[in-house]
Amino acid sequence: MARPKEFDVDQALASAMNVFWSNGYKATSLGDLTGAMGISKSSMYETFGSKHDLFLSTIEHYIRTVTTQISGAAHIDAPAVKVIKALFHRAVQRMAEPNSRRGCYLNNCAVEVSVRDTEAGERVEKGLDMMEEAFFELVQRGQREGDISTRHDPRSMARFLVSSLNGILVMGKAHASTDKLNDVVDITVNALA
Amino acid sequence: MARPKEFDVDQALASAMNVFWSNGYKATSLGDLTGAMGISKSSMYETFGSKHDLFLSTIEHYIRTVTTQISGAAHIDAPAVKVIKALFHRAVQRMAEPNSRRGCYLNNCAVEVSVRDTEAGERVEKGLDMMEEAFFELVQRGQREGDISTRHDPRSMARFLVSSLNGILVMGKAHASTDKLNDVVDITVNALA
DNA sequence: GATATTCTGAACCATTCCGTCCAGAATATA
DNA sequence: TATATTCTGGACGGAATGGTTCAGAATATC
Repeated sequence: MARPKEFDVDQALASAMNVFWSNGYKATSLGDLTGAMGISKSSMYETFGSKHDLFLSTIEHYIRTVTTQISGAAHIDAPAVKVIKALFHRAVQRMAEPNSRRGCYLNNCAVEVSVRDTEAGERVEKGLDMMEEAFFELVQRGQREGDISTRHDPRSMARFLVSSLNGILVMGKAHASTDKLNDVVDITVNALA
Repeated sequence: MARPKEFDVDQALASAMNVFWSNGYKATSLGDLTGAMGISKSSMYETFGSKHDLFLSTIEHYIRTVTTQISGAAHIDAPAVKVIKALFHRAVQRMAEPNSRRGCYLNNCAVEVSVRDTEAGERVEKGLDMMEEAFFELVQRGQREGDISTRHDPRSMARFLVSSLNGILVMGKAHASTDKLNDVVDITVNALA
């Protein structure tokens, strides 16, 4: 009878994602990965394939676990504009936490690899589309609730929010303070009215 | 009598910058650099120091040549809000050009290296501060001209513009079409009113 | 105890990498 | 022609890299 798999595949995947998220794809070594995942190189290759395959899996993992939180937030029972504001402030807040100034993983991947790595680019695009979908639902609800202007179509406004959130997180990586980022959040949300 | 330096240092620096801008810091090899710069490895090390030193010089070069264009734009004799709109649309337009979907070099550096590379981070921050300064002047002028609302202070609005522009360019790297990016530009500029 | 599978640490491999050094060529001036 | 500097291509070194393979240990079940 076979020895059952001993490590939690999903947990190892989450650990790998965290390392890629902090260091970037190219700057992450196999040693970084196995150290963070707590498994040997053989097991890693056996389970996940190549470094690049593992990388692609981490993007999918991020979409399954983090991006769906934004999708989930779209259904929070509160005024849509308040949900949007809370999402943005929360993202800024996380940038201020120790060892957490990583921004959005999809953001990072978009900048570092999307142009040259088509496979990664497809996954990143899918994730950003999910974010847009979540914001789209929130904007529509906000427009029904009368808090969000109907001057612009909700699809464009959703893209505006995805873009703005990404921009804010990039600013955060470039050392902008939380106060400054929150100022930008306020103007962004104000733009919806 | 000594042999005069034969290659244009500034042009070589510009070539190096373009390679780092397209590939990213880590994914750019010495071979990539010497090939693009058209000089030998010895000459490169003699003139620019290490690969990392060269990298830092390219960020400074970008600030001197590209970021100052935005500063220059602040003094264009046209309504400020139109200058801002033109800057944004021009940036989006460049994303659509072949082999040009590189986004903003400061953006890319902020995401890839700023958190871990303090020296690069300082330079990136300086460059983004210059962009903010340019937008600050434009917003102030726009407020005087009556086209930009005085509801928000111009410093925050300037940061909002830097952040928004960066977010739009990240979206562009993640395959968003020019039409979609221009929609976001329109909402962004509309937010100034 | 036997069987079957997983996991480990490390050897191994080929390649790539950054950076230094060097002999000789190239160039400009006196 | 002599001198001094720059430039080249490549050798070299040490390190790091991604990936493969393997003997043996560990584990679970029969």
